[in-house]
Amino acid sequence: MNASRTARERARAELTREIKEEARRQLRASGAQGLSLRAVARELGMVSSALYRYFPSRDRLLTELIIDAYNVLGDRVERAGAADGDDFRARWRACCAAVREWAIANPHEYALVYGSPVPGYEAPETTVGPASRTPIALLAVVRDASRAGVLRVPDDGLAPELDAQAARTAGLAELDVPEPAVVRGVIAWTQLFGMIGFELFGHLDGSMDPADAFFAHTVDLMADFIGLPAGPDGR
Amino acid sequence: MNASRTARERARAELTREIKEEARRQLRASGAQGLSLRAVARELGMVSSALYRYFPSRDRLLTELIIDAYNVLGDRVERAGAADGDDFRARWRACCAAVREWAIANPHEYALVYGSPVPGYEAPETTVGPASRTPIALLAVVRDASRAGVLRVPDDGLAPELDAQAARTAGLAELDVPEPAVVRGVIAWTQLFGMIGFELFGHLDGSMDPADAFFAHTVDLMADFIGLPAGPDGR
DNA sequence: CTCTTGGCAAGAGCAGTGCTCTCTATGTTG
DNA sequence: CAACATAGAGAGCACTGCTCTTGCCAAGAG
Repeated sequence: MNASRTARERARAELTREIKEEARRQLRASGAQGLSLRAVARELGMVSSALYRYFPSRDRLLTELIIDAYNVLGDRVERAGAADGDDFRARWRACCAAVREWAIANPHEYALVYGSPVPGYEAPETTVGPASRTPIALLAVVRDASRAGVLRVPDDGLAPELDAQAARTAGLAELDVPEPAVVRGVIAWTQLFGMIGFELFGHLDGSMDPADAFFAHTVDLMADFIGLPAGPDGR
Repeated sequence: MNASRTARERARAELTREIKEEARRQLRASGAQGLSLRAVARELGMVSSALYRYFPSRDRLLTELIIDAYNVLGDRVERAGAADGDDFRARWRACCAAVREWAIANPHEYALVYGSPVPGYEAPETTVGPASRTPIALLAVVRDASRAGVLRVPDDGLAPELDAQAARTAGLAELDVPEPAVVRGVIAWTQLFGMIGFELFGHLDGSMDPADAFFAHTVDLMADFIGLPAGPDGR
């Protein structure tokens, strides 16, 4: 990448970045619903129609923010999962905690990517890569435990269709892991996001709220569920 | 209830009902975002300002729809859980299937109640009753299995804080069930909705999609997880 | 060093939104 | 019947996403 493009191109790149920054600010402040192109333009001292030189529609701007959110979360979870090389339970805990911490710190961005899809908005192909980074990072813990020979593989019988889907999923994540373990990993993945979504959207109010203890306990039970061994401290 | 109120009152009740019906129709067609007071009014042959005689704001209309959705789902799950008196696993399966079927049949209503909350919208107290019917119906299966003495109670150690929360939750649902079983029930609840939400919002595309086999398998594993006995057919 | 091209911002405008206010017609009640 | 409460209509406000036209100005071509 040569940074010495023409003045026009540099200005364009700069402004594109600034628009996204301001949009993210508004998103964080008031959610996807509250993201207004006119308000973004106003804040940047330009007129709304000028924004359309940079983003063809509000949905495309949102798509950019969605991709960024997926990537930020993916980054965090990947980094969390990379530490503690052979303590697989600690890695699992760290990944789950990374997801929750990001979600709590950025509830509107969480809602944007994992909440209800925006009206008539169809996620383009470009989001699936960034979106799969997090589940892949979670399943990587299972894979590494399996490779290390310490994964307690469940003997669940799978229907042929489900077995095929598990094999396909394993292929995506380059998992050399028995299908039943893959399925349990996916279940734990849905559990994790179900729990975090419920916490964030208030469905746990009155029962498991605040959810810290519940979360920690559940993460460990899910580690058992997918067959991860206890950590070196025996827990 | 005397049905012979004044003509005005009957007309008012009638119109209130029609407004909600039309609103629900638009909600189903195009989601909460696409619900427009003006469009509802137009469809009913009245002017938008007239709607404000019946609902003080769009949010209040949405609240009504939310409560209705919770109640419809609660109804279905309660009825599903009432059948098959002593086959607790079958009851569990029926409850879970009821949730999923309703969700798939009414994705926009599902998104309205379990997806991202609408911007700045704060769920009023009146929603919590209807909202808790579904989790209570799910936990009732656990309770009945426990009362019948067939619940395999887990020996999970709970942190004091979590134990207290579990006891409080049990109180809400009038559950005479050991705290660890309550916690596992709540976990299964979050798993169920996490899985259904992921299926509905497309996060399972490319892995466990179509999700029928995955769903059935997961529901059974979760039944194991909460300690329900196998059904009379041994599975 | 001109001249043409093309990217760019601005402004006006369209069709729509939630919501408020005023005014008039009509049903209800003392 | 008269007094009152209520329902609907209409105009209007401040906003939205988006389109189209106009004019400016930098960049490359001859």
